[in-house]
Amino acid sequence: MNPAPPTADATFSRILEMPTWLITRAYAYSHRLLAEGFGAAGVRGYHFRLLAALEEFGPASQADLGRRTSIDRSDVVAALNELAARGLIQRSPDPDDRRRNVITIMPAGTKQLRALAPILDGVQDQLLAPLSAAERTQLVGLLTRLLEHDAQP
Amino acid sequence: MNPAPPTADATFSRILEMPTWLITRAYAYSHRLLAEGFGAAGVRGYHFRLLAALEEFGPASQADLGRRTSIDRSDVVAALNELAARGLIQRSPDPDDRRRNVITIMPAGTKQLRALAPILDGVQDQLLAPLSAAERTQLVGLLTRLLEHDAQP
DNA sequence: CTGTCAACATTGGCCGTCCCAACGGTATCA
DNA sequence: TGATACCGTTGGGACGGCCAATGTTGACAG
Repeated sequence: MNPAPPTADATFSRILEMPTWLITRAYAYSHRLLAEGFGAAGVRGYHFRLLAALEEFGPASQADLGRRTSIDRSDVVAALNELAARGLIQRSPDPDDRRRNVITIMPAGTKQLRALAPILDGVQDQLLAPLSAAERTQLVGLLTRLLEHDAQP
Repeated sequence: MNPAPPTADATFSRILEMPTWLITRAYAYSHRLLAEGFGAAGVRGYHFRLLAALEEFGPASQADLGRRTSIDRSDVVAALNELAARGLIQRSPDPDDRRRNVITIMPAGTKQLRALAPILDGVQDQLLAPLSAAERTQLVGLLTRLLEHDAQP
């Protein structure tokens, strides 16, 4: 006859199994590891993303870079300023379209990237330590499919 | 005899398959969905985490809440202030240990939580939309194991 | 009993990621 | 030619995460 007792009558909050919770925690973990690795090099995520995109796809406009790296245009500006100040990239007006800048990675940028690569690999390894090779592939596959579904402007 | 050509000679940067990259993107996606759901209720992640922890484990000290929700003690203070101002929780000194406060969820807090639950479920569904039920379980399992390995203070 | 050490709540501050609105300049195309 | 879309840039804000320092209180060893 008594109403539900005040203690733990709800089974609804299985937060520990909520994917959004797990992803949030995994990101925090991953970000902590990355910050540690990047920090030593005086670099942060945006810098690496931009350099890596330049390395992978060649010179590009800032808008293109932003799309490829999922960085907002305005943040691309700031990050590129910092990279340019260190001589890691070069900004030059696009002769074919005077709205655009052409961003080119400089030798120092490539060098920075190569210095970062092993650090990054180490972070991946540490993050995925508990998983077998097959499971790592699984995880990558599942996350990739999640993101394909993300309809971003 | 020529050195490596300047164009795309590097296969090292498979950023698109880097788990840290995928997790970063997945978090951004998830965070966007959550912000949308929470925003309508004038709540953010910290609020929900704290309320859910209170609902699930009963009254607790602020330090305990922080540990359970992975929120820094100092941020717990601020978030609880906001929750208390809305009458969703109650703060009272612990008679058994005068260093501690005992935080109790109020009926309005439980109500808020119940209002949030379906929204949260919807977010999980949207996020996991591309995955089958089995794959969702897989993903949850893999991420859970990753996090067990995270040695946090 | 006393001194040391640990835990607690709180304040104040910082950084990194993400997102938005608005601006002037430029290209595109009807 | 005029409307529309894109570009780089500026400025601002929200949010999550983290750290250092302070004063109070508890626990525990000597």
